[in-house]
Formats: sequence, structure tokens, C-alpha cells
Amino acid sequence: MPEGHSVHRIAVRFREAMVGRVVHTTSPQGRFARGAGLLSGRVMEECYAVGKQMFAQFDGDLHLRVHLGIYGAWDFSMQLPDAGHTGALEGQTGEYAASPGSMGAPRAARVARVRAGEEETASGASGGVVVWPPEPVGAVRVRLLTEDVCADLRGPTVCEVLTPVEAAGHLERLGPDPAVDGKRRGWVRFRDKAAHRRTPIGTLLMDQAMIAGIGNIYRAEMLFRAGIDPYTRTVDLEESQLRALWDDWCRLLPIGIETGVIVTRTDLRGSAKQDALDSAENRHHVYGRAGQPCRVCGTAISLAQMQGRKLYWCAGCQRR
DNA sequence: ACACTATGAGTAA
DNA sequence: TACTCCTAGTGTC
Repeated sequence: MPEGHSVHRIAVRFREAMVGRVVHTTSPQGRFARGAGLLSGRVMEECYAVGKQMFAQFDGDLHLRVHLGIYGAWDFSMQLPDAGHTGALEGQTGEYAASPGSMGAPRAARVARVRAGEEETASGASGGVVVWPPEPVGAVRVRLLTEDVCADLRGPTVCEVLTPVEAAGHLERLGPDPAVDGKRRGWVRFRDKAAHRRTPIGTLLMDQAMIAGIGNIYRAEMLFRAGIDPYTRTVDLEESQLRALWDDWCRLLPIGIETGVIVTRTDLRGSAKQDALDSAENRHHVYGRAGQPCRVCGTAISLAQMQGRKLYWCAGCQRR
């Protein structure tokens, strides 16, 4: 699910729902039991994203670092106020339900569930009456729980508690992120890191130390939008081309953060635009479209492996 | 039941 | 370049 836009969106959600509150932290799956013990009962003081990584700072200067990898995800459940359905729940059994910590006894409640970072209408809020806190479903590595919000993390590639120094070390290794560095400073950083590299631009855009937050979809789509062949060595690009790529990322990232969708067909308007948003089929220029005709020139979209990932491009529109 | 895929990235060779 | 780890959904037998 996650390229940079999703992670920024998740951080926003944490800021709205949990920053400033005491968080009861557990590891229902058990694989983060030690970290959960360190964090539980502390106030989440900050939460922010840099590239594809999220950092949450808790009181006592403990930092939670989370990287979702290809398929990690945060699911939020919100307790909805509804006096008609709340109240003590009787006959509740099971270890988890019997150990609510400081968050009160399990009780019936109306609960909305949302996959964080994505467009929210798609995953849908149920609002059904269930137990609060919700029973963990699947392999929940971490559960962050406040009085009325529950965030469950599954399948992260990284989930660890760090000291401030350790957290700073990870941040230093990341390239510029438009949402963190801003357009001007970010460009200077990007140019200084990238301009002289001999690496193919298709590889470089995926290197989080060069530019943070771009994943396989944005990579393919941005190179199409720029009309650049993915195999072009970065050093062989005109500075204006490198600049155009940075500027495009500065344009696309906020749209992704705003919508929760990777929108790259920004030429579309009206019903065509809506169609592209609604159906994955029409969403992209080249990503996932191997063998299908380019929407611009009709050339069959190419597919190759680059650094172990699928690379899509249009050999007609994208030149060295 | 099993195979395969995925918007990621670290490590070994 | 290849293998490893993380999880869930979909497709195939």
C-alpha cells in the first residue's frame, strides 16, 4: 500500500487522534512485546513522516520507528459516541478482553474501522456495534490504544523503539522529502546528492537516500510524465530534467497526501478524472500496463526487472 | 492445500 | 543478483 503519500497521511491521522494523549501499547501478536512494554502508558508527543518512514515520539524521549514495507498497514478503529449501545459487557472472556489496562473494562460500542493512509471511503466505516476495545484480527504486531481510538499495525518491515540519537541517525540517511524539506531546500539537497551519479534514473528515484518517499508506482509514472527513459544515467540528464522530476514530485506528493490515491494523470478533468480515480484500470499511464497500448502514442508498454522490481515504461514516449 | 503476488529494503555473495 | 523477512488476498488444483 504505502509510498510516501500514505505514510504522511497516516502521520496526520495519528496527530489528530493520538498526539497529546496517553497511549496504552500492546503487542497482541507478541513479536513487539518488549517495545510495547517500554512505550505503554506514555504520552505520544509528536508523530511525523519522512519518506516512507513514520516516527512517533513518546514522553521520556522514546521514538517509535515504523516502516510498512510492501504490505504493512495501520488500521484505525474509532469508538463512536452512542449512549444507546454502550454499557458494561457481560460474559466477556479471553485474555485480551480481560486485560484492558487503564482503558477501562470491555464494553459494547459503535465502532468505525478505517485502513489508514488510503482513501477512506473505499475501506468504509462500518459503525456496527462490537466490543470495545476491538478483538485483534490477524497478526497485530502493535496496538496503540487511547480511550476512543485504536490503531493496529500489521506486517511492518520495521517496528522498533529508538533513542533520539538513533532516530536522528535514520533521518540523516534519508534524502529530501518535499513535505519535510520544502521545494527549494529539497531541490538543492536532491541535486547535490543525485546530479553526478552514474546510476540509471529509474534506480535512483527508488533510492531513499537520494529522494525520499517515491515507490514503484510513482517511479514509473513520474518518468513517463517527464518523458525520460528509465535506463538513462542520472549524470547524463540535463539539470532541467532532474529539476523537472523534483518539481513533479513536489506537485504529486501533496495530491497523494490529500486524496490518499496515487494520482498521476493530472491532465484529466471531469468524468474521465473521476473514472481514473475510481478504477485501478484507468489510474496509471504505465504502471501495471505491460503490453497495453500507451495512452499517448499507442506503443505497447514495456516491462522489465530493475533492481528486483517491475519496471514499466513506454519506449515510444520515454527517451534517453 | 498450495502457489503466487504486492505500492520495500537489508544482507550476503 | 539472489535470498531473506513481514502479511493477506487471490487464483489454481
